[in-house]
Amino acid sequence: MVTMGFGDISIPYWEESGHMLKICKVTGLRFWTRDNSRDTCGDTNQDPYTFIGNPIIEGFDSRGKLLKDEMRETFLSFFDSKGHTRIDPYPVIARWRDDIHLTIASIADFQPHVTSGMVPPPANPLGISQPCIRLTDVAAVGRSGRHLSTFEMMAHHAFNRPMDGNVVYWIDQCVRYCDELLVEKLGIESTSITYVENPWSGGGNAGPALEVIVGGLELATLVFMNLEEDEEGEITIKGQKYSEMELQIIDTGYGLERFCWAAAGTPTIYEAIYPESIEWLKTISGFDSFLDSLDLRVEMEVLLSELSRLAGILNIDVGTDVEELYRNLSERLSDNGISISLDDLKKVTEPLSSIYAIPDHMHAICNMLGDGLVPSNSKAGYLVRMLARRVCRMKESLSIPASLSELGAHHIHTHLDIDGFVQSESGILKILELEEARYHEMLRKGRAAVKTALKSTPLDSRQINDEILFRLSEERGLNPDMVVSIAKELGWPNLEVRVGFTADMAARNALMTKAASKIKDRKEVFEISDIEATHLDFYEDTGALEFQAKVLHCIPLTNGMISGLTFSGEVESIPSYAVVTDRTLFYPEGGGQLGDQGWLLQDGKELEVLDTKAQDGVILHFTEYPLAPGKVKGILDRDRRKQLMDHHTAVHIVGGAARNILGPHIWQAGSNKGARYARLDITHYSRLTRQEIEAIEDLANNIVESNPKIKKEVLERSEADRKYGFDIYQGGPPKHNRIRVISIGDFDIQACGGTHHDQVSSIGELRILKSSQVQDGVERLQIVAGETSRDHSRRQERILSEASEVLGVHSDDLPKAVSRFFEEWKSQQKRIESLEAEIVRLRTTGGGDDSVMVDGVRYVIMEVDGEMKQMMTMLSQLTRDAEMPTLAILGTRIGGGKLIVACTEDSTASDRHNAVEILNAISGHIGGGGGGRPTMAQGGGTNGDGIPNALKAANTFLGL
RNA sequence: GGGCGCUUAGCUCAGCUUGGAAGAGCGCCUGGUUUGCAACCAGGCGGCCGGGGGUUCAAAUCCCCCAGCGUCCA
Repeated sequence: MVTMGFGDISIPYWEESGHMLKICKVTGLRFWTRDNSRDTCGDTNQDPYTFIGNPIIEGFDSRGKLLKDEMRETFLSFFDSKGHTRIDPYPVIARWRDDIHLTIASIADFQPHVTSGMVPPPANPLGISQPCIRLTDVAAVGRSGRHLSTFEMMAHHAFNRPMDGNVVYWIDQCVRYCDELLVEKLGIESTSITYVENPWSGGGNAGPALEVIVGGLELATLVFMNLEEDEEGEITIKGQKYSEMELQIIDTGYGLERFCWAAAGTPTIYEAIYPESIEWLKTISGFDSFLDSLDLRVEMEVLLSELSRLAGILNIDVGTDVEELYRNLSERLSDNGISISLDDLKKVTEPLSSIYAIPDHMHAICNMLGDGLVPSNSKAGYLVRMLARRVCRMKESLSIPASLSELGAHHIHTHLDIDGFVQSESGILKILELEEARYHEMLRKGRAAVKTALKSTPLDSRQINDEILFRLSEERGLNPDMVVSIAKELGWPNLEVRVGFTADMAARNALMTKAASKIKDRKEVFEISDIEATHLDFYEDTGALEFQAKVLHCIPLTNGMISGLTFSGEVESIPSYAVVTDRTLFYPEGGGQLGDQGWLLQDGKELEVLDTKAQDGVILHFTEYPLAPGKVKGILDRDRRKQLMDHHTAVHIVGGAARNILGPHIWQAGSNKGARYARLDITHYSRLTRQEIEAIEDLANNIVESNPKIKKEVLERSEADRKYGFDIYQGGPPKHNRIRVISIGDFDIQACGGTHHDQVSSIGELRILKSSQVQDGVERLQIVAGETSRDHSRRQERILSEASEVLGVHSDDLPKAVSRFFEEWKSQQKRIESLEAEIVRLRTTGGGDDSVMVDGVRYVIMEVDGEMKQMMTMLSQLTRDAEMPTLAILGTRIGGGKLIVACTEDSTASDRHNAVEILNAISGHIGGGGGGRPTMAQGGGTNGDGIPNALKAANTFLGL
């Protein structure tokens, strides 16, 4: 264990306030306390909760939302009074980051742009209460009594630059604030507080930290972030090298819900913050009458309090074996004088843990959906779906007679301020309805899958093969418990989930994730660290088409470079050189807009620019031939540029129109703007109807007609955030401190680096050609605008008129005519088949040349005129009649020659002959082979004209 | 972002491991039997086996590509 920093940091407050340094006898950690007799740090398995039934924070009588509101206000106003600026919370969906989906801590609001020093903080110092969602311990929610998937992290942050002499406050002052809040403001007994030194690291940063523990509960963590990951750093923590940061950050986290719990003293944290929901769920699930029916001789309140104390200090991790936990709990309960059978304990805690977990999950779900998130099968959308499905399962096991959306409505009315949400209440409830329907659909399909998967499992089995369980879980979304309960209904009454299986599955997932993470690691294609950034002229005048510049470099492309670059389908041929100039009008591929094309002129030579890309501010013009250093003239492909701008501006307009028509959850999930067409991916919870697409198209065209001004401004990151919020980052997390914002009237405002018209009307018109689904919850709109829009209409008309000419009908009648022709074609196929069968019947039943009777077996050897499929039909006619034992040998010259030999099954014909032997004896004549079963063999070859000889050979072979 | 699975009759799904005649249940049609039910019996109609390529004498089945849908992990 590496100790960090604290030994040599002077904190005068410890001495002033009478704290003493001790070493915890359980964990070995250093901690500070005012209690002379204390020998544990407060957060060990020897420190049970002391506040249950005996609140350690006084003066808070309320519960639930009101308690949270009061506690939050107490905290924030305390830090107001200490000179901190109060900041509004950020969304729970961390769209400004590309490394995490959810806001997991208050400091996440400021990573990476503020913590890296690139962007100044919105205020300094600041106070905030940030709603957070963490799903790593979701399995423990409801069981441990203290775990939550969603919570508010109250925090005071300060950002110091000691090298510039700019220090707001550091460790000593931070501890003073914290201690004053706890002791003076909240009335916590000063001797019950311990400050444990426990260095923190995560997300590329590290620093000394203090855990603030009261009554066995960690209420807050004070992190003093002063290190960052650095290969050449001198400080090593857990094998990772760190060096001192320029920016040193006070990163604190006070768990709002834990403060509420400590003030309420309820058996579990859930009863402190969601009491109304818990009561309601107990009522509608019939939990209380169920308890009475158990006839336990234990006071429920006592049992719960004791359970919470014990479960709180038992370690519950993902994949923990639940059986093992129960045995442990039961033993420890009896040690504490509570006797309850393992079976009864389970019967009580299983439903109860669900009753506790549901409000927590609903809180997270409503917050996520409220932020405009759309459920999906990947990324953040998957996380909300997973939570929704957990609630559905728990709801089912409790037999709660309420829909997911009713639970949502109850939760919103009881625990949330809908005004703070982007999404409307009806929008959230609609999504919840759809999610529950999807869940039931999955279950329905799952039943069939379980039945098939268990086909070879004996009905009296006690266990299911591990591989079957893994696969059902991964492919069908059925966890082992669900599989077992479905299997029991289907007739496998003795099945159980193998003890330890859940842990094995978690381990297997971890292994797969580890293997997958090794693969990624992309490198930059060009080594250009010593090349100066190109001066960008294209923003100044988007209409400019020609420029003078100097060629600085001409880099020959290696095969490695070319495979590292991906060129769009609009690049005509593979380039051989990358030309770098001092300035350019060529817009590089970026933000979904494809690169410009055009020409570079030098000494009378004209070079085509095939594509333009950028790396680290250096613009690379891709050409087939080299250029010499020196003067060069650049000319843009005017039509292409105009088309790219038409498409890019159109994408913004369609995005705004879609949001207007479909709702606030519409978010850009990706886009692509080329010269031929543009694509816009939007988040939406169901497939788009033709009507919806047309409504969006109409609105978008109305916007084009109304011709609003397009405003282009460049703002500091913090100013852009303040002025327009996070909705402007439709194209992804911002990467620079200076943000270019494009506003199309009030219809659409977003951060964008692309080239746009000054006037919307320059587009002319736009069309949404079609929508397709990219992944669940994401719809892709294909858009054409300006010239391509007209091109597209013309092309459609040409296809239509050509097709209707072929059929000789008017284009309006085309669908009807096509379907009539298709129907007729099908029925004629049928007719041909039955006629051919009829021909065979006529040729063989009359006792003519084609069939011979020998000893009660009919022999039919003939060449027919038809495909393999038709021969099969004839064969059925001949050999399917058990009354007429037949050996049939049919041949056709079509397709290089085919032969079929078959005899009536279970008849004298099949007793006497082996089809495979006969086939092998004659297939040589058509130059091929074949095989099959003794009663049916088929083969073919390349010499169709050998059929007569083959059939003759068959006659000879059979001695006919 | 990384996996995995599915797509077969109007509907729900078998068949694919190991290539050789396209299957079941429900529904529909015809006839019978009953007429008191979501009744019973016999027969029948209904398939570009998601699309495209490949291997093979032969592909629903094996291989590759694409599409749609689903699901797990991050």
